[in-house]
Amino acid sequence: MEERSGYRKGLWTVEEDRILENYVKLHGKGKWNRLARETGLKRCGKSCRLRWVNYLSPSVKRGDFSEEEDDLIIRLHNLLGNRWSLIAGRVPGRTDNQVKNHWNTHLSKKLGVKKPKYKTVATSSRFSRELEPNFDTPSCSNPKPPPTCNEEIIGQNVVEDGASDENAVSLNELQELSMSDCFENLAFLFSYDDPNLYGLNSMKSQDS
DNA sequence: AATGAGGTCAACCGCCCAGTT
DNA sequence: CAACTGGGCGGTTGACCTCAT
Repeated sequence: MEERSGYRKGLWTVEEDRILENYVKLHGKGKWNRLARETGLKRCGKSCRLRWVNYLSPSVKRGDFSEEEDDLIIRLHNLLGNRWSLIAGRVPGRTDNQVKNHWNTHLSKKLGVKKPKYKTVATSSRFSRELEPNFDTPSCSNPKPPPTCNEEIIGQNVVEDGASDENAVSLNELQELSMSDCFENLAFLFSYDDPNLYGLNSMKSQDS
């Protein structure tokens, strides 16, 4: 289980978890490569970060996804496409990896989503970083609309030439979307204070 | 009881970007 | 300015589990 690089791979042991946890308690998150060096943990920094973020962090919620979470993820996925970190950011206690796995194993089947023939708009992580600051304040103190919203309409899936996918929008449709459409789609994302699971219920009523 | 198929999910990989030197 | 480093992202893999036969 040890690579030529000297790093271990595969599942984490209880002892490794303990070392990682202790280090984070003492020094805080970040500096993952330093963590690996200083603790003698035979894991690369990335692996340490992933383990913490997806498993050890106390903010991570374990267990089955609730109906509300499913519903929220489905709606967010409609708007954002496969931007799992953004979606996860709106689902309290869930990580991008959890959301991604849950989508791929449960929700995509539930919805009958085929393996996509589409590509997402603005798949780069750059987009996430541009958008993120506008999303992550629960009090919505910074409701500045994202840049280039039309172009990147929330990452909705775009049908490639000739492909058909009922969950996707065509490029033409995409180009016709106005800024106000964008904001409307995004509006619920700013309703973080909403006790009804971040605007989920209000969205439901809009739909019906 | 054995085993093969399918499902699940933790972890890895490759890429990208931002910050630092 | 280029090179390097650290961190984050989405896609993919593979070990493990469950269930049907």
